[in-house]
Amino acid sequence: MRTRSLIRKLECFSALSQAEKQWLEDATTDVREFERRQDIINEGDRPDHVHLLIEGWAGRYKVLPNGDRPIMAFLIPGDLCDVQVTLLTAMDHSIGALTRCKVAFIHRAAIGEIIGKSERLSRALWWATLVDEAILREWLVTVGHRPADQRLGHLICEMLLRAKAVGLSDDNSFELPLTQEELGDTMGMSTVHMNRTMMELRGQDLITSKDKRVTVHDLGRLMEFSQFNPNYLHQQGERS
Amino acid sequence: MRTRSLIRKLECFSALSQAEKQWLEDATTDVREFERRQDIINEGDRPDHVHLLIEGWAGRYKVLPNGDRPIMAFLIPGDLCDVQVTLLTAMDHSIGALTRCKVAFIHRAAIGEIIGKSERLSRALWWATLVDEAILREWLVTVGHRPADQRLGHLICEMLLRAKAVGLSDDNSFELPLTQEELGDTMGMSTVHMNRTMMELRGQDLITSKDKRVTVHDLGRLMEFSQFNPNYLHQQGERS
DNA sequence: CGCAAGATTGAAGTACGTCAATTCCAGTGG
DNA sequence: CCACTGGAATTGACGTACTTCAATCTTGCG
Repeated sequence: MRTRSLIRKLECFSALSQAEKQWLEDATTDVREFERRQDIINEGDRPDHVHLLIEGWAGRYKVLPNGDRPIMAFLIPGDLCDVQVTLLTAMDHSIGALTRCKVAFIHRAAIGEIIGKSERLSRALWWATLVDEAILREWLVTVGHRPADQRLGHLICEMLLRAKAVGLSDDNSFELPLTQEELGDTMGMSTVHMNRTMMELRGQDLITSKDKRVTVHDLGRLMEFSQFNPNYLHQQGERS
Repeated sequence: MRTRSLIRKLECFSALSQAEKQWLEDATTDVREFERRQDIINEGDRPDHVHLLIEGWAGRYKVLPNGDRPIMAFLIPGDLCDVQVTLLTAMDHSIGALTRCKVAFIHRAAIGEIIGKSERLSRALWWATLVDEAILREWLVTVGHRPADQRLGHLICEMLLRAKAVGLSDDNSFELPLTQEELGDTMGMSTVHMNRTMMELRGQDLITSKDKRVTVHDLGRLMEFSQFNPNYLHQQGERS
């Protein structure tokens, strides 16, 4: 079931019919694997299909003249990578695999077909892109206005909830398969400082992390510590 | 002509027919004024119309527990404020007038009608939201990974191009009707440092600013200085 | 003229970055 | 089974780009 995560996520918004689920599944024919650090799409590309992440983590990133590689978004199973290219001239950033990934390719035409067939699916897919945008706004706030410890705590809260939404969290723990360098590139801080911040959260007994798995001891406390308000994830279903 | 700016912007993407322009114009019946600092929409609201900015500047913002008011986006004439609420349960942020503003209200149903009538308009409107998202990504990069002087320079480059796209720029100058405090809230820096940074750009002879009007002496040089690459604004028309 | 908002300046503190080791650890080959 | 390796995590010392606080100056405006 290649679209299990996607469907699970979309159903946070609105229940889907059996037929609608099947249409999604049928659209994902071609599946490919990517190695860690391999690019899924590059800045400047104009792919004629959309990528659906099935397994693993990927990230949107740009490369700056000084060599920095800021990461602007994390993509986890169930996330569509590039609906935007359907309309934009070319990718303005790259998407790279942060772990070994399994990715389904959906042809542009197939997306168009689905949208034509189901108003509800169309709305659900658009909802997902709006949530991505809301996440981006929250990251902008975080990077610009919160101290390092809250930045990391906030990110952990968000990824725990997002992982939970697609069935990838084990109660209060989830896999965060990233290096501290990648986390630093994401939150706009140096690797060294990310390390010290991580150790501080552990020292405050807010989290445990071992073998790329993070356990949140008390989500309420971490949320409070990080000033995390989950409203921007819009996980409470469709507007009635 | 209430939709002049919007149409001008959309036509960066794709030419519109006379009928399509008229549909847009007809959809904007109700027009209201907002004072500087007045809120246009608040976090938690569920408006049943979309706001189109006709005159003035507005900003998306959140309020943090410590009183900070990070600004996450600037809205200028031609920008739609909240297409997202069409689908999301409630606003996850507020939109406030940064200057006295003129705002047209478009009922949700009218947007739906237009989208139904014209595939091209529907694509153009979606394109505009994708560009907004691309801007958000670039801001995230800027705030997280560029030093203060480049941050400000980058913002000025962007706003010059955006103003130009809707006919609000006079060659190499445009109106930037914001206080240094607001600019600081936007770029994640203190008012004092924003002031010093502004003076540095002036000292380097990159810009002049007087009476809220910024003049860019040599756009190429400022772009280079700020590592500004305009590709993310996607102003080169539709994918062929 | 007088006021208040905004811009500017100075001095002092700090959260962060940089550089350079060192330690840890999973994987690999012998 | 163990030594070897390279990537990642951790640590220490030091530098700096920024913040904060508190004036002061400027300017539009009633």
